[in-house]
Amino acid sequence: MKTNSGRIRIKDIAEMAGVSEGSVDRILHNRGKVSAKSEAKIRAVLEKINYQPNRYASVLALHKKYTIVCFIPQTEQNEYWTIVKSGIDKAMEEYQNLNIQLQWCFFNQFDKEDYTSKAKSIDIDANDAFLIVPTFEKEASDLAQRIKNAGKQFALIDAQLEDATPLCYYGQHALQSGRMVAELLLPTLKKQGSILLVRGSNELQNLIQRREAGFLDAIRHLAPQFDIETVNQLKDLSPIAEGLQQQRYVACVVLNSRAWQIAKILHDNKIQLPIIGYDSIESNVKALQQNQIYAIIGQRPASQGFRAFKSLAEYLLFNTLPQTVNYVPIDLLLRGNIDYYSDLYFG
Amino acid sequence: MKTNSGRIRIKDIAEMAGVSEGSVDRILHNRGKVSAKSEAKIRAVLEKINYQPNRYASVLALHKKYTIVCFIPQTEQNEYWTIVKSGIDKAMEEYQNLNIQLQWCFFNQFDKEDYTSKAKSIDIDANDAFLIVPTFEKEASDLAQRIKNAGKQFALIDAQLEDATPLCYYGQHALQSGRMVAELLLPTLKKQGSILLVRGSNELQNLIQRREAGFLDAIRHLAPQFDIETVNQLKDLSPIAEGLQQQRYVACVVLNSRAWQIAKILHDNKIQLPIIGYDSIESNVKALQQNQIYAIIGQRPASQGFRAFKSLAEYLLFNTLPQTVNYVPIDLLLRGNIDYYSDLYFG
DNA sequence: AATAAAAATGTGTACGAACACATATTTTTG
DNA sequence: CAAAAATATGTGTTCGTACACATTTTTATT
Repeated sequence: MKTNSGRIRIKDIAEMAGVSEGSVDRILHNRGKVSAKSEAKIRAVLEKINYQPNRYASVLALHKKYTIVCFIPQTEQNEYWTIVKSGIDKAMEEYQNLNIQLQWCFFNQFDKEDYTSKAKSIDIDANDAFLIVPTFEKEASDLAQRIKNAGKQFALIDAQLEDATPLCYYGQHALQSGRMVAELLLPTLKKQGSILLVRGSNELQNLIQRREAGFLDAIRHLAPQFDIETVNQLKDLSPIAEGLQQQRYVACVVLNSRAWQIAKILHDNKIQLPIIGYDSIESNVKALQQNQIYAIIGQRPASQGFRAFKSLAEYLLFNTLPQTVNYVPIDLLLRGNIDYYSDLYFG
Repeated sequence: MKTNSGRIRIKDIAEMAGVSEGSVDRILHNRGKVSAKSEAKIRAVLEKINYQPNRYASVLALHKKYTIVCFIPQTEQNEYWTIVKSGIDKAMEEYQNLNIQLQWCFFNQFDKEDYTSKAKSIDIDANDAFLIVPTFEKEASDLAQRIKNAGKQFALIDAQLEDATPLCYYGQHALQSGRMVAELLLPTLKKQGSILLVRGSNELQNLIQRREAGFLDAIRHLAPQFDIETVNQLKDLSPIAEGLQQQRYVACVVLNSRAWQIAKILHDNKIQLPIIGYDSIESNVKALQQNQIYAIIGQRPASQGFRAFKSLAEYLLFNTLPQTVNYVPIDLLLRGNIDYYSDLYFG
């Protein structure tokens, strides 16, 4: 009877319940038009057998097409968001055969106006689900609200969003990653001095703020004797000339993904300073390999994109609900393990 | 014509080449019985269209059943191999619907005789592919040879095997991981002394040897001033009593997954010593959280099992060839990132 | 050249789920 | 209580691939 290695099919359920396949199908999909009596019989069977539909057959028979819009920062080659994008592309590959379509919408991550207008241009009704990077909080909330009002779902990556109710979120625990930076840095510091903290320009972003909060918190608790000197930008040495002259810096922490730039400036001026930065983008990796950066914190960008997209696709196709909050690991990259690191581990 | 969002089906290829679906199918599967003329026409079409079969339809129509034997160490709850096993189980889930079956074969990792006899008991002909942990080199080679002689494929995880030609290998670069331990340890050492190196009992294993070689190599180059004292076993303090009395130890490195045991012994005797060990098994994680271990090197055991199994399944179902050598990342786990670590990131 | 044998080619069915549509049963209504 | 309407139920087709089998064409043999 059961042809497929003992797996139970709709046909089998129908037989067990003494009804037709159609009725079982209607119950499974809540499509109504089943008498209370039949429903009871079917549900009784379902309760004891734990039916797992054959997803292959399911996908094949499903004619409906879904479009997922991915709203992420536009990106140059080898930058952070390129990696996120590659993760989404990779996930898309798995669904290329059927039913899922991908629609990109890119915004300028340094331009709030652009974010707003691009967000507005997204046609909620014409699409089915949304993968969103909430770079600008207020504007992202508006978008989230519009999606919810249309009764549709969205996934968040990179940063969370207050009061929003996404289908799922994938990102790093930014506060803890900041603490981690401190934990990693402290054992390497042999003498007293100041730690130079670079926020990067134009960073009002939540994520960066939380990293900073975590770092400051950890230093305050673990090694309050260190001073922290914060700069927002570091295109040349002028903002830190005085500190350099006094030789008071013992380390440098860069909270965005452009540690390689800081490393270059310092290196070009023959200043030795352990630097810790974020994100294993190519330039950072190179700087790490060349010993211009001491450590990188990784946050699995490809994995974030991959998993968020996949969650949306699975939701659309099979109504599967993912875990809501998903923190990615805080990866620690030093010279010794950078060559074998990859966050493209999708099996 | 092309119903499925523009994707090209066998039917379309047949039409383009002016032959029947059956002939296209025979070419795609190298099943012969196609004239040279037809073959040429079909291949011409295939060359320019990059045909990607619909895997869902493919799997659904495939009636052949395959069995994959997984030959791994037997394991207690929460030990290392339990995690590997969970990765394999996870991969199996994806194929549960169709065609792939999983057959376990467990061996005692501390008993070569057992490995030999269990390996012999595997019926090569009755199964289709094999996932193998080559704990004992010579014996594993024999098994690999038997499999190859039968014209079948196997995947290796954990350690590589000289002269064997597996379909794929997943594991850590053990030598480099040993170097990594040194790189991680050195900045934390404030004073001179000896480093205690624990091999663990009964470890003739290749993997452990390579870790040790990497570690020694790195120390020799980076900090030759440190002495290394090696012990094979450490059930109590007696083997290191003298060193302790002289307070010459500055750190402890444990090359197997039982760092938590060493940590416990030292902690129970109120000896403070930074310990670095391998593998994020529960006991080690706990010891790390309780500050009894300084760092853990992770090697993504679940990912190894998952990916190796999946590679075999994909090979059997679709003839897909995976990359042959796959090094997993060398994960660095400290107190600050252990809570967010997971190697079960399968999307 | 006729026939047998071999090779090539085309067709039909199955896989399991989804869903449209035809048929059967119950309920409502005059 | 019959006819109409509403609801319930069952059946058949579809998705794209795999593969068995029937049919046609080519090649070999006498």
